[in-house]
Amino acid sequence: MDAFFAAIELRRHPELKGKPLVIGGRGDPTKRGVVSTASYEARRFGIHSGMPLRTAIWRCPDAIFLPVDFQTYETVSQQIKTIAREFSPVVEDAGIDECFLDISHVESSPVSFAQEIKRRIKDATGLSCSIGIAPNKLLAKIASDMNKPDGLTVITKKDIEERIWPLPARKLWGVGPKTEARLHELNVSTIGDLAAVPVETLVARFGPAHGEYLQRAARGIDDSPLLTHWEPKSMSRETTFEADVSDWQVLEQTLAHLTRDVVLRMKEENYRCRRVTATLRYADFETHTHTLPLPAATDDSDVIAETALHCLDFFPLVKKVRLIGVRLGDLQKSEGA
DNA sequence: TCTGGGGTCCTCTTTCTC
DNA sequence: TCTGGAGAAAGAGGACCC
Repeated sequence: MDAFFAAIELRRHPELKGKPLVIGGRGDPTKRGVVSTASYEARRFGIHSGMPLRTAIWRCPDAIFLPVDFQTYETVSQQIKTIAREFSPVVEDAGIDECFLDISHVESSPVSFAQEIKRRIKDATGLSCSIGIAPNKLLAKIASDMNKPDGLTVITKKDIEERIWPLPARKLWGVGPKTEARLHELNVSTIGDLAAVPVETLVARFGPAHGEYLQRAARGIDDSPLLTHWEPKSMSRETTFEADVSDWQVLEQTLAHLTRDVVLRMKEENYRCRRVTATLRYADFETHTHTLPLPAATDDSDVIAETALHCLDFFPLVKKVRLIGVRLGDLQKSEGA
């Protein structure tokens, strides 16, 4: 979907159309939070997702800030995925605003098929999307990004050298800021540069899994299947304090509250956990975790809360704390569920 | 002007077991 | 009984994604 959160907000606030719009946090750029989605107008000011709200308002003092309303976005997301499933029996959910469709069964032109999907989504939701058509997920993802917004791009194996290799390596799924910087040290800036690096070099630099992945990805090779179903492995809740905290009692109370919350969600979805991890992020952004195993899989709120609080004992309270969180891991489906 | 929240997977290190 | 090594398992941290 194109600027998904912003597009949904514009649907209910049409008077904001054409204005720089930023969705993020609680919608207050004087408070802690980051940009989830910036409208295309806001992007012209250099605002992008992940940027602190305070930076965003500094870049564009006239921007309109709105809070994230996940519930609404989730509802629209489900609506779009339902439409996607009318077009293909094999759909992989890839986050709130993306999915992969296996259309190898389609006999008509893939382009007119994609145009029909775009039309259906537009009619049902009023929102535009960008579609990439390619022999695999890796290339389809890159293609979908090539002509945003409202794009439709086809990439075949023959296009790899001419249209994929000139792109920055950062465009590859799995290449983030760190990998990009380390690739620069190898004089690699484009996907084509990466494709020319011997696999041994990449393995030595990035480890066997990532090294071999990068080599294959740069050549457009990806045989990963579409995943139509998966079970969650962990669930978590965390919160950043508006001001850094040094009061141990506040930390304990917050952690207890977050734990109750996430255990409730886990129980609703019929899981039990076998591990509890507490996270503490200090004022200097240094982040530590401590994990404790449970004697048996459980969804007992008291047992889990006690364990989470016990994790806290392993952190020295030497610096102020900006974030605290809890993660329930090793999830197993409850019996009879 | 500081850096959200929800996840997954990988690597490195330590610990356990045989 | 001690020691060393191999391999598995588990924890911590980091990178990445939306």
